[in-house]
Amino acid sequence: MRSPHAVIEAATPVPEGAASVENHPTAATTPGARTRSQLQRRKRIVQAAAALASRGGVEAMQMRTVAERAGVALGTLYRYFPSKMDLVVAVVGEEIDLLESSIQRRPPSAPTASGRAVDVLMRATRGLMREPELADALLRSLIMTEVETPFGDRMARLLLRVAGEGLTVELATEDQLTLANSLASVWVHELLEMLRGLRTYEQIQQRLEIVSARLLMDF
Amino acid sequence: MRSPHAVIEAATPVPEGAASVENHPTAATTPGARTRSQLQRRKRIVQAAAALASRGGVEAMQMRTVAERAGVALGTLYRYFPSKMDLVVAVVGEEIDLLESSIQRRPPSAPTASGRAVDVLMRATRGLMREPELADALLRSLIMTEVETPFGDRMARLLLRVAGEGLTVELATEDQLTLANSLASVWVHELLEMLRGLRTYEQIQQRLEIVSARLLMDF
DNA sequence: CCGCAAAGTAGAACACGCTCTAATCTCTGT
DNA sequence: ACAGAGATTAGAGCGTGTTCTACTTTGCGG
Repeated sequence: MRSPHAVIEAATPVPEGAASVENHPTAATTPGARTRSQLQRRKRIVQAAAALASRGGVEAMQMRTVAERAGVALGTLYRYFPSKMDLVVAVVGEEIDLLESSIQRRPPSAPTASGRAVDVLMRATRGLMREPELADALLRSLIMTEVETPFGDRMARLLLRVAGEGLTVELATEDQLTLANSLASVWVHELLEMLRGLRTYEQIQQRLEIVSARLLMDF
Repeated sequence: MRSPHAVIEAATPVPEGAASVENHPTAATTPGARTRSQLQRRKRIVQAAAALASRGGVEAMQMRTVAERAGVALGTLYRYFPSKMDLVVAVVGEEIDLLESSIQRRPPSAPTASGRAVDVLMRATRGLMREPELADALLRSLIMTEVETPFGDRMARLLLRVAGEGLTVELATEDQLTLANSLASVWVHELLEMLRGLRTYEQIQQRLEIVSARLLMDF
């Protein structure tokens, strides 16, 4: 039932490990752990990609350019990231890691669950908007992608975590997950609107407060 | 032209805005109405595009093919729609027209505002899913596009209209608009998940009910 | 009817994601 | 130490969105 083109698949000479974005020579979680040099190569690629994307957006992040800049051949780039989208997803992954560790360092302190959630979202917003080109590129690409992306889910879990302080996500009900997920998708939508120049920070915050207050009412 | 799908059809020659800088024959908010033959040409193009997209998705809707099928030169096609995205937006516009008139013919009858909203959204969902390829294509494209698209807004207004029955949209508060808008964006998100094979109708309905109940609580 | 600007046409050409090939380099196991 | 497997490379090549060029047709004011 899925769309005709399975992004990952055509080129997977690797005896694949579990799913996830990374079943290629990619990093961790893969049983067939790869060599150090491969990990470094991968990192160099992602960095080059991020650097290019951060000024000029996806357009500037051309596969040939990324390859050149990372000092690998085009073929190798495609070996690590079978499509541009996979590369984008990887870049986004790093961004989220960043956000998560920032949250951990300095957790939101608002008194209500809703308030804490908005806090986190606004922090993420500001983080992303530091590189609007990149943010735009990444968001759009993510939404577009057929690649399985844990994005929404990761965000929802993060929200749940800060909403019910200390609440381990495992204890969350199905409904709670749904609500957190929805809040995340509203946020993404607002981000996109912002990137289109249709929202200011204040507006986003205001709108998120309205929505969050209702969605996370009884957390 | 055999058109196996009446995807678009009764379409009123309503102007829909694909805001663009230039003054293409694109009937954007058509004040400077064009000649009949131009309108027809435009319509033929959109129809050809819709027909192609409805089986095979955007991929099948190649500009060369659309042009050929509409019986115009590629240059002409680009004259009417400066980018593929603009064409997609036009096709989506027709779809929404269709939905709106369907709502008018048979308005939702649930007792609560939230129920009526879910009703409308599920009806739209089923409508879209009749042509999953097309839906997928259109949704993704819409989210991607830089082209100003009245999509979310139109949907929000539609929701407001059915939520507060008879409530003229003009009377809606800012907050209400925000909430309706958010509901629409959650819906879009769910649609995308469905297209990825991660949701069934039942799940979507269920989730929308949960979210809608909160967002439209006091309508 | 004329002239001319706008609209349309056919098709070449370009850009960029992606694929493929053939050769070389780098591990790893014995 | 060496053979074989796999990784890497340079670069050509393809498909499709988009642009460009050179030409023809259309419609309209005088």
